[in-house]
Amino acid sequence: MARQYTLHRTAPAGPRIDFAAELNPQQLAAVTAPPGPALVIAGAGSGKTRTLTYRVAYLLENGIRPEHVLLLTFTNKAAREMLDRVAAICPHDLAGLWGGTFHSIGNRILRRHPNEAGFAPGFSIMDREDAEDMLDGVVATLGFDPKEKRFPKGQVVADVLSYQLNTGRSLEDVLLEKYPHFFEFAAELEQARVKYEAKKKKANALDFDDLLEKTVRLLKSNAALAEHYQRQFQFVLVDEYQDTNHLQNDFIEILAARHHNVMVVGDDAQSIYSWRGADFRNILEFPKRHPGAVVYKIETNYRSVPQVLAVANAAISANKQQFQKVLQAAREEGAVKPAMVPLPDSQQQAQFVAQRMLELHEEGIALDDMAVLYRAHFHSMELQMELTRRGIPFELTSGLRFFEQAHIKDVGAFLKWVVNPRDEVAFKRMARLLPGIGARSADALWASVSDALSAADAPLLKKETPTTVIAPVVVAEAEQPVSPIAPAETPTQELPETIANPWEGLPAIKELLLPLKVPAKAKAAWEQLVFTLDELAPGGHLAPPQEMIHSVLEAVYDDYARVNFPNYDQRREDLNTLANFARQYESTQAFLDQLALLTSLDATARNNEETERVTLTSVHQAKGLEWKVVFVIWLADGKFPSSRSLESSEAIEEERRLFYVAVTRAMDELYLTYPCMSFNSAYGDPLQRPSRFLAEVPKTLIEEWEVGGVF
DNA sequence: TACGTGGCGCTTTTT
DNA sequence: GCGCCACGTA
Repeated sequence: MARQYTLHRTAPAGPRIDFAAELNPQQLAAVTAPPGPALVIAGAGSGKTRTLTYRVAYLLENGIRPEHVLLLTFTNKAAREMLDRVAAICPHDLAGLWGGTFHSIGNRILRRHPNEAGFAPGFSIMDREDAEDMLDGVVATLGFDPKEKRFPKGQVVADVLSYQLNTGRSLEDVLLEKYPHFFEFAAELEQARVKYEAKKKKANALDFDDLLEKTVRLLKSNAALAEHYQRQFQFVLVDEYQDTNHLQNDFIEILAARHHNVMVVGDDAQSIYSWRGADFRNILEFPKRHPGAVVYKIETNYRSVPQVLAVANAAISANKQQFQKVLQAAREEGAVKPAMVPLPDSQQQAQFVAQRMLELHEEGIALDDMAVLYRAHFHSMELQMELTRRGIPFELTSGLRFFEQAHIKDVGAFLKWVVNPRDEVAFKRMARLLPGIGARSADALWASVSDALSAADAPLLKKETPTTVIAPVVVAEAEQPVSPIAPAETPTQELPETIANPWEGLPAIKELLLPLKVPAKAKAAWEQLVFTLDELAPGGHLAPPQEMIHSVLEAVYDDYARVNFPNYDQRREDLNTLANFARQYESTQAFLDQLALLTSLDATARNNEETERVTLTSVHQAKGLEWKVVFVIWLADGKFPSSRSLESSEAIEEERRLFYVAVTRAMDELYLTYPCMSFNSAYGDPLQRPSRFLAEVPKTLIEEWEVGGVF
């Protein structure tokens, strides 16, 4: 008799998640919500991330394929964290799931359809600085006599245009509100916008806003593509919905237009990005825009002790515009009340924080569990010095980000140009590094290069550029629903990214660049540069990114850095880190995308050392994080709230939400400090008044400390 | 092109 | 009190 043998499925079903046991009833309701629009109002520390994570897991457990789920977040970190957590609780392969920031998802879509979006494959992404550079160039062509009129610089122009786009308002409106003194230039700014668009197109470059706007525009104008993505994304989930702006909301709405299975999660009380165009009316009016939307409220706070929560609730209650909700503490009473600590000046404020941290560390609290929060990066300066003096290790998250530093961007420019030879900003940046070549020579060189490229392009443009062919849409819906919550739907076909060789049809690098006239002084360096570039793309074939970085460093940039940077060692180390980071990318294109869209190297890539350290962070960047002990410093009127917010009540309300975010980061202990005098700014009154937000908290909820002693 | 000087304006938050 | 910018000079 034949031996019986059974083959098992390779992927075991795994333990099914017991949702009811893992979640509280409010969370469970949201996680197991039926299809349809849903608004989840999740208070601070109530398990918002947990809810979203389990929601994704729930969808997968119910047979939704990962590629039919779109998860939108504001930061890469949040996206990765959530996907990691989903992976940890359920056994599905998440590779196909679309999770990421609005910008990265926009980028992903545009990379698949560059031609349809009006760009060529291999387009560059410009960060804010690149955009400002380009706009400076645009402003220069507007023909203003700088002596006659003061026309806004690229920085301001970028700000106006971006704000306008993100809020969907008129240029006049935006000018009146933000820059009334530039109102007279409305016509010229409009002209600048048109020229900027043309220039970006010519450079085959997109700025941050384009990643959203061009995607929305593509989907609005191309019904077949829109339908493809709308079919694909059966479930759209949005994190931090209170911070979406008009454009991002359009982005969500158009992708969710078919299934209306859009679950947005947020907390209106934590909306802190209006200066970037965020409009928390998006969240307030979600139910109106989506008839039949179900609202889920999650109000149990697991993070903070009741004493901290009481301060938070009291602080936010002064705001008029909000969904009424009161956070309920799940935790037991803590040991201490939040402290309010006035100090004579900012030096002593720093000393107090440092000393208190050491004491707490003695008591057994890890440095990792402590953080100092402030309104603005420069508020951390004295503290940085004090911590350094005392040898307390710290990690700083505010300030200049890793990828925005000059040396990183310099090296990146080489790669960018080789990948996209039309990239004007990258080319000029690279050229200006050479001794003897400044802005003028760089302009002249670019003019020649640009002409040569256009000449080569001309025949190319006539050729029909290939556009992505998508399968004809199947109109008939599938007969059987996949699961109780899955809508009947035909599977969609994944569209590939459009990849092209940027040098196809163009003259070889040497041929293109060597004949150009450069100042005599720069001749040798120029030749060196050309040979290096040729090495990055030998025969027009792109080398892997980390090889490119090494070539650039060895041939050109290491020498440059030695001569030009007093802190050469530090910068060289950064560049090695960059090269190391590049190793995980095969394609330079993908690497450069990350370079543009990532704000910082995460702990994984950079801080390999396991050293314990305290965290110094702006309140904005602390959103979503928590620590056992939190110090909020510079709680003085004019600092926090910032003096710029004092004119309008709406701005004050946003500052108050910011204060609320700060307070709700604390799990066990909270210290609210302010200096009574400030000497480092001769600007304004050195006398500091305590923040109005402190006055709004009933005295009974906090303990006032009187700090004495010899400083 | 690179560097020095004097005047001015005024501080945020960032995908 | 400082950094940035515009301008003038080698």
